Amino acid sequence: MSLPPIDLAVFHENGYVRKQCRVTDLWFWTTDLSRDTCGDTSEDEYTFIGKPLIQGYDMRGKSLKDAMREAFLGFFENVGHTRINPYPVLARWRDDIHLTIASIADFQPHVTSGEVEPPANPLTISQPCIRLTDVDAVGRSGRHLTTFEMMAHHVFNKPNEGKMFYWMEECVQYCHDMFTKTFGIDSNEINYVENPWCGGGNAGAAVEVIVGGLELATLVFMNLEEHPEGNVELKGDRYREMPLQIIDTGYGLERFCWAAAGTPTIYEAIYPDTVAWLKEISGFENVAKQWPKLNLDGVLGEMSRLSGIMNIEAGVDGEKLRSIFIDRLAERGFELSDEQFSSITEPLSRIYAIPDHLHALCNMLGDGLVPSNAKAGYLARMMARRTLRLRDDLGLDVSLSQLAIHHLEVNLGNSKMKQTRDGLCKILDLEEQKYIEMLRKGGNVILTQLRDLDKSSKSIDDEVLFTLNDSHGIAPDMVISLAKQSGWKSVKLRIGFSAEMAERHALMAKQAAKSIVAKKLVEASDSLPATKSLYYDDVQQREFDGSVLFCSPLSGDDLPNGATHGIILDRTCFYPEGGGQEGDHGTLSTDSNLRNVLDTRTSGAHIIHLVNGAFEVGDLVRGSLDWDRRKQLMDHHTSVHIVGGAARRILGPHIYQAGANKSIESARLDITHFKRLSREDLDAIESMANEVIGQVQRTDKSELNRKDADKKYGFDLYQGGAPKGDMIRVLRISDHDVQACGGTHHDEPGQIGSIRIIRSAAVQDGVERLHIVAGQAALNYAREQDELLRRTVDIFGINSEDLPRTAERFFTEWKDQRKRIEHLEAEIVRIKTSGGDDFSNSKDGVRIVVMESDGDLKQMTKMLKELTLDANNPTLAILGSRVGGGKLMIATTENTIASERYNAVEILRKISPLISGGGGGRPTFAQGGGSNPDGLDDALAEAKKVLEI
RNA sequence: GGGCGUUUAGCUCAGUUGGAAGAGUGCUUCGUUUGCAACGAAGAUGCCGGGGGUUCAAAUCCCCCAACGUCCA
Repeated sequence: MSLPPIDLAVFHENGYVRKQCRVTDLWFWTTDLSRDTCGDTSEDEYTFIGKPLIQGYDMRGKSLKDAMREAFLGFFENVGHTRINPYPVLARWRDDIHLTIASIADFQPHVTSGEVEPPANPLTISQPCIRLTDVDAVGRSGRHLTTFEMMAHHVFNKPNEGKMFYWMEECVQYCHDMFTKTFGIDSNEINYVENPWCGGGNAGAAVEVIVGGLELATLVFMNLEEHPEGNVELKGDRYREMPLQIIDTGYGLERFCWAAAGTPTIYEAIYPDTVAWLKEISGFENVAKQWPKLNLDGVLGEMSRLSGIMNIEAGVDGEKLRSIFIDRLAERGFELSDEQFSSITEPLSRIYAIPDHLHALCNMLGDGLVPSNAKAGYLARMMARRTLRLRDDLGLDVSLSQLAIHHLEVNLGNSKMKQTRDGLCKILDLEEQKYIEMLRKGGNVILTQLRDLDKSSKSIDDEVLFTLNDSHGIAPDMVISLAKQSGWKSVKLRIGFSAEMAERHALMAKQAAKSIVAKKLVEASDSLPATKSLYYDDVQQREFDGSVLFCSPLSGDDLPNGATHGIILDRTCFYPEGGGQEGDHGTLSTDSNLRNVLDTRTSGAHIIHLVNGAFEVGDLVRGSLDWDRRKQLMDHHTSVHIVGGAARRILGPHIYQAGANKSIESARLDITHFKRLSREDLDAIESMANEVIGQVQRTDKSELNRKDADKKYGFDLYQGGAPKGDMIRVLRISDHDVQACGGTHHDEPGQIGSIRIIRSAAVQDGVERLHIVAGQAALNYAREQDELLRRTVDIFGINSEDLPRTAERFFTEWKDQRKRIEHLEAEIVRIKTSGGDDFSNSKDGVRIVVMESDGDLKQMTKMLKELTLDANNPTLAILGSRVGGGKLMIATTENTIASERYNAVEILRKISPLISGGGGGRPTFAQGGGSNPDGLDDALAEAKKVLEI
């Protein structure tokens, strides 16, 4: 069955009737008996442009947003909801998405799975969100944004546990009350559309709230999960009811503002000052003056009304869109030429997009994101580059950081950020430099790629455009404009090319999405009790007794040498590989058997000991840890936390752990930073880390509910990645570093002894990798370095202080001598070729030299050059050498009778078989070799025979 | 996480089907002229990113690695 109609008392009480939309076929509720479209179709125009639907909000921009937000949150607080502070736009509590794309994302996956209690229930929130999927449409459609605030009220019902707060009836009632009472919208303007929602394995009934042709809210009643035997069918998949029933709502704050302002576009409602400023400095005013007869305001108003019914999404063809727009405007009495339309809409769409892009950029960087060429950081770089591109297209003389400062002051009201304003500007200035560098390089690449293209060509090859975009970062339209500047006057971008490129990218992404599922180590039943981990109770424990619950041969590709069986015990103090810390080693033994534990890993709730032999289920075993190894791993793990904290203190709040690994030899810590680190930076971090070891007496380990942990420490807790489950282990090293971490750590940092940062390397743009050694490993490292130095110094027989100077001297001398050898070799060649002439004959005015040489290929080449260079002495030279299986080289003096009469390649082909080889080259210069040096004499003799001398 | 590109003189970059490592710029010296500078001549400068392989022969073809860049998820 499908979902039943949404038939609610609130509809009937307010005079709504249920009808089916003749355009979309969806059912909807309306008070207008004559209405036959749901309101959000290609036939429903925006009705609020110039006629605001929400009264009493005369302010614009940030103050309008603030007032709207407050009215919304206030309303829901009054009806029993708890207000929750917004989450960051960087979704660091999640490992499946980079950005917060909806308010419900705050509570996924743990709250929505029922594992973790929500921070309040029911709750209300206004969550800044970033969605980059429609970034192309921003500015052009009049309504698209990459960054918006999703206002919401959420309810998490568990009817089975008697926790049922409210469902559809109350939800829609609240929504209706808020629209009509708080915002004074005429209920005749509101349509409710039934449109079931599904996504990510869940589904449910949903209601879209359409006001004045604009979708202002979506109310989702998520109570279904995908299941093969489910009794509800939606869009081809089967679903069944689930124990947790969630109300997920989303109200677009910016759209509320737009409906209250009635401006031609949403951008004028929320970024009025920036739009005005950009219009001024880009000289947009002059556009209108070009055509005094044109009613610009009228055109713009009409265009925005049209935007409401035109589906301007990402990837839509610009050319096609333009002609449709011009036709539709003409129907409405606004005659515009192609040129007029372009010169109005192109700058305008850029002016609109800039504040939106800046909003995304400031939010992302404000949360501490560092731009990069991969992963989350790429999103920031992309937005920065798009903004720069828009700026350049408008010809604005402002830097990216100046734009950002304007945005911070005007549109963000200097709201609090994690990143400092200084840091933000530094990052953006660097981004601008990199952008300029990219353009410069790209310009060269374009010229190279187009070199063979005729100047009168009308198009550029598709493959060239793809390569320039994907590999060099130059978008197709930019290639075209650069090509025009460089002399290819008539090139044009093929219509539909951008859409095709987007399709191609989508296809590539689809192919890449095929993931490989790792093979399970052992097939242990889920009913087996979870292993009790002793290492959290006492991190110092080295021995324990346990009983074998499970034993089976191992499977998988990545097994340590010698490991044959996987053992699960009821309890263990072996730490399994996780959080970048390698698994423990040691032994498991009974009275009769002793097995080596070669690695320890997890599989679900079980800890698997990878051993070199079997045990019987029920055996009582004594486990004994390789303590030196564990101690070293702990030294490294705790050090990584300390170094991370020191790096953040010294480099800035954007320092975030991008990855870490702890082995016994060393540890690696990847941190996000926008610049390469100098040795001075590393020294400063290292010093602070060692101070912490000396000063902090004890580390503080606690186990907190996720809800409390989030509240107490915020999301910087999840440096090491998003942990699973309800309870979170938190390691706090004084106020130096706090992190969620399941690894094993020292109780006393002092036990580490010392920390050294060996070096740093760039993992990707924006991520630095620190190589760290601590404890015994630090000592070993120092000894190895000493040993290296000692051995090197022994070779030279000098004191270590003199090493750099001596090495430099040796290197320069070696270079000088190599050069001198070359000169001397050349001298030998000259002597050999100029003197005696024992080897040369003369035939019909051509000197013929046939001789054996003892040099290598390079030397022979030089000799030939000497012999055949002089045009006044036409020469045919044949050289042979026994080096490397025998070599033959033949050359003639170019452009002389020698080269006319003799073909070097032909002669070579005739004689090279005698040394069992082949060869080739140009008619005036041939070379070949063989595998029979003893045949050289025969080959040279044959040459003489062929030449008849 | 995946795809693609780049790596050659101090710098910016060419280098075709494997067959003699190049241009521009900068540098050194000399000359002409001189306000800056311009011009002429000569010259020096290369582990062709690293390692393996194929070949008589590799900057060039194949494999691995690295650095840098770039697009997409």
